Amino acid sequence: MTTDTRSQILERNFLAVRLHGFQGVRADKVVAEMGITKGALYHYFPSKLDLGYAIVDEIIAPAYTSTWRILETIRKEHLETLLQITEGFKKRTDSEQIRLGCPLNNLMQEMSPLDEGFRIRLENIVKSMAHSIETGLRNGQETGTIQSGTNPRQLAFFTLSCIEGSYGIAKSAQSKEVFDASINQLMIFLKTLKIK
Amino acid sequence: MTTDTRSQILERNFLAVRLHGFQGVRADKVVAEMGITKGALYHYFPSKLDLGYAIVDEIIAPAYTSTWRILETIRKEHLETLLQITEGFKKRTDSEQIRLGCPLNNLMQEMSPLDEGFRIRLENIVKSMAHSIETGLRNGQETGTIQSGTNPRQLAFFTLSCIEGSYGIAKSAQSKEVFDASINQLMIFLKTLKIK
DNA sequence: ATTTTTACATACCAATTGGTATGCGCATAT
DNA sequence: ATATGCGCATACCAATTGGTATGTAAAAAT
Repeated sequence: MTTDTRSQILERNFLAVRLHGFQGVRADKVVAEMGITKGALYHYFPSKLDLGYAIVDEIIAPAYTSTWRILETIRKEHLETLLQITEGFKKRTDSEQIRLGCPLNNLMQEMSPLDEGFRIRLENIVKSMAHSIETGLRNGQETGTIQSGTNPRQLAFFTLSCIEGSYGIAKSAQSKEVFDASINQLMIFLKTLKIK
Repeated sequence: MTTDTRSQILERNFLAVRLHGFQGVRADKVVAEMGITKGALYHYFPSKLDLGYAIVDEIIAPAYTSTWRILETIRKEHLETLLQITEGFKKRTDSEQIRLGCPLNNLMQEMSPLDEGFRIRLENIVKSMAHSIETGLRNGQETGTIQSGTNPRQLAFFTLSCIEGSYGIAKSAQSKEVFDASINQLMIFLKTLKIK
């Protein structure tokens, strides 16, 4: 089926980007391992850059924004939900993922200064996540369950910085323990924001 | 002078790595802009990889480890010093550096999974910084000025995660404001560790 | 039934890559 | 004074890069 080949190309190259970075990916070799050739690759994607954009738009962005979006819709337990999402990172991150790092973080570091198309896309993902967290925190403040003295926007960026930074530090150390330690400390901090 | 050429090659390529990532650097083009040729480059460095290692060993590592080392030697005001160092990141980071990101973070994300020589070197830098922070925090606890309920090692990795993560998030957003917000929040948190 | 389009395969290519082999003037050692 | 080594320049190279031009069998449209 047509969709199948295209989405397989996307998936395989997404994996390759995690392994080698975008610049390090040899897209024709990746598809060769699927048993197809460059012809198919350039049939679906005009260029390597467009392939990269598609990976961000169709794989990375949906996965990341959906993780946090629930914070915008709930009417109570905003902080508890934020903590659950944060804890979720520990559960769903195994040592292999620590080794490869966070796909979003990887691409931001590598591609943001190199290509504006990448940068805008990645920035929008971060903005979307930050907006969800900020909204959740603000709603929590308004329902009187989160301390009002803190700045929701600042806290949102701080939370994301901690999580992405934890991936980064743990990646160099190749240590899930380091990752968990850092996430735990973040959770300890977030709990101090709770009222009652 | 001989030392001059070599260290100029290092400096220029360090800049190029910040701009393009290690894989994106064309070392011969970089030295061409200095007015010299590949001959000089490969006279001083056996390969591009060795050039990369030298950049880490001779430029990045000393700069980073020296920033935190003072925490291991002081006898009082450990938390205040930690806060000063943290605040120092805001002062010495301008918007251009935000755009390019933290050199250590950049290289960790790009090269850690690709090359073990890079990974070990970068890991050792992080270890060294974490050790300095951990020692400072522990000594602060022992002198009774930092809360004893917290885990110094965990806090050390957390602090580094926040700082590196702040660079990463701010880099994608190309926003010094985002960087400052995240660092400010870290400082607010660190201040809660103070006794009296 | 014929045309058109889709979904790839094959073959080719210019440019670039990291790297080498060699040359050569100058300083230093002997 | 001559030999040796240092500090580079020049010229060359195989391999790889992202990409294109062309072909073609099967499906879809007319």
